[in-house]
Amino acid sequence: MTFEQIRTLCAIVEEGGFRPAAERLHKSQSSLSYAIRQLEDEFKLRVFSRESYRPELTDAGRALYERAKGLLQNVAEFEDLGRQLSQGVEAEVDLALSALTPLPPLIPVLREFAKRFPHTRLRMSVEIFGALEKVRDGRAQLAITEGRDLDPGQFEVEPHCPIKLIPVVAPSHPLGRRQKEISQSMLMNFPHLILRSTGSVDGRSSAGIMEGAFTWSLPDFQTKMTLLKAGLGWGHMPHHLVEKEIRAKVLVKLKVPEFKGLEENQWVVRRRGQNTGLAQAYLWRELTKVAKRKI
Amino acid sequence: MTFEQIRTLCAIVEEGGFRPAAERLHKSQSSLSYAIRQLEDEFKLRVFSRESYRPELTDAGRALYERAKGLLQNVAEFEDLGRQLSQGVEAEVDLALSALTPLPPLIPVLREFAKRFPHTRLRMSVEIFGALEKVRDGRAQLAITEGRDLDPGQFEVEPHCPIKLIPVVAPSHPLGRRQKEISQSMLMNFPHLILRSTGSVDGRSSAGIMEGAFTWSLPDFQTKMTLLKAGLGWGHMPHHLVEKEIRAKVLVKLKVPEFKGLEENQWVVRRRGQNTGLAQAYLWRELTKVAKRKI
DNA sequence: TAAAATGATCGAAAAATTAGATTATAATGG
DNA sequence: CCATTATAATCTAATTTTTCGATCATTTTA
Repeated sequence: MTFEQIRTLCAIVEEGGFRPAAERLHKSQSSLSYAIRQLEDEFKLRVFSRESYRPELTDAGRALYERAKGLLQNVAEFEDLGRQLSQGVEAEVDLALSALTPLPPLIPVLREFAKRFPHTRLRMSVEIFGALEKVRDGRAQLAITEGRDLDPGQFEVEPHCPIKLIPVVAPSHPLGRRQKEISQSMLMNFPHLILRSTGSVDGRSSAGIMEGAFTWSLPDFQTKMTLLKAGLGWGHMPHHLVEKEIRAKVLVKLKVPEFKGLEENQWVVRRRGQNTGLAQAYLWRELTKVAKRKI
Repeated sequence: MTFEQIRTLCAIVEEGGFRPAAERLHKSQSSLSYAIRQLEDEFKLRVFSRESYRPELTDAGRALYERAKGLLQNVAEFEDLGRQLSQGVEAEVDLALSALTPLPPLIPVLREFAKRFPHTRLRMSVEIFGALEKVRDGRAQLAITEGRDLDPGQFEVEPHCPIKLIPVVAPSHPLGRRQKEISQSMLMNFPHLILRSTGSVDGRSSAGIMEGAFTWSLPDFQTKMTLLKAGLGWGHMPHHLVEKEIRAKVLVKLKVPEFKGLEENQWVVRRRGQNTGLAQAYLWRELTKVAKRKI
């Protein structure tokens, strides 16, 4: 059984005859006749009834045709995939995000990406100080991440929206009840909640936040938020994740002069000197656009 | 692009090399080499990396392979369908049931049928005095239906379980409160709920139940049951559909001597002189067995 | 280091598909 | 009703595609 036979079957059914189908397939009528005969001989059944002038599907033929349509669809998808790949669309793209990165602005980009590159699997990961490393050693092609002093020879970098970092604590916490300014040394008396890095570099040096006497290191902001709300310690949170909580007074800002206006810059990053596929190139272009819109 | 190329790709990936794949496909190694080259030339991409001794899938190759597997699966199903049809398994079978027919005993048969004939669409319909007619003029191949005086020259008939018909009414209905025997003429003073025939012959003559002064004709037993429960009239119901209701005293039997022991015989029926497909033959065999088990 | 194994390549042979001409039959239009 | 047109099957010859076996350059294995 060959693909041509299937294609022929469908063409004849849809065009209503051998001759118009032959035209559609740019073949001779006798070729189609031959193809159908092959199909019929192989399964030893009639696909078209030859009694009437026009060919009509037999019951068996109708059943085969219904399945054939789906098969053709699959073949078309396979060929589309082949074309995409040959044009330089990757089979998969890895995008590493920082845990700080706000997701909502990315959603329309991702939606459009899925539409344009239906054959490209987008693999996303959320990293804590580890995204850059993934790009460096090729485990991801693109990243959105905080970071300073990125080697411009190694990475290509575009600015993304900066993230305000806000020191917060539960109102029930001793620090939460304080009206006056708080010194850094005072903070050291209370558990400091920080995220555990997913890369090999940890985050203690990030943005000048010093590690205090005792810290708890947590796997993600979800967990951190829970413990903060429960009043188990203090820590920095990205502005967009605690807006609601601060308004609802579930969390309160810490008045620490040194932390005033603390911001973490973010960057869209890719490695230099990589041969860039079309999907990756598109995603890079759109991600950098998002940054410009948001700033 | 041909199915052979797809089959070749999958064989090579799964066997881990051209030579063992050639063995599996009963072809020469150079044939496979040729097939893969064709595939690569068509899409202008490499499917296998030729750097190392063993062929390894490229990224593109891996993506194609994943889709190819599904495609092959569909091809296998198509061929299976072809084989089934050529062996005389029908693409579809129509089974007409009477509204009286209890469904639960049929379920295991239907389940097994679906397993044995996955390519045969079973089209079931529930008819009210219309099932036999469907078989007669070819709109169904099989039926389970009540009926007497079936022409044995026209139909092949096997007995199915007889259905007890029970005259019932709601306890709130005037007839429901009566302790003494009820005469047929008394019944005529109250609305008689009957089913509207789906065939051209209506059911008034069935089983000797006379049509009274005024009747309401209803589309199905579901509806009839609702109106009976609501006390809008009286009517016959198959025993298996009202057991629960009678036990719960939601409905009560009418004590009408003429209706005592009223039973409707049922038959599994097919038309004589039809060339019988395998699926239909199987279903006939199993349905007649069910009847014997239940009687 | 020798032997075995692998996949690419080439040329010849085999198999398949294709086109074109012809024919029988059915539909169509006056 | 008849001539015309259209349709699909069939046959033959040409063409294209596929297959095979042998050989080669590499790589692995023992």
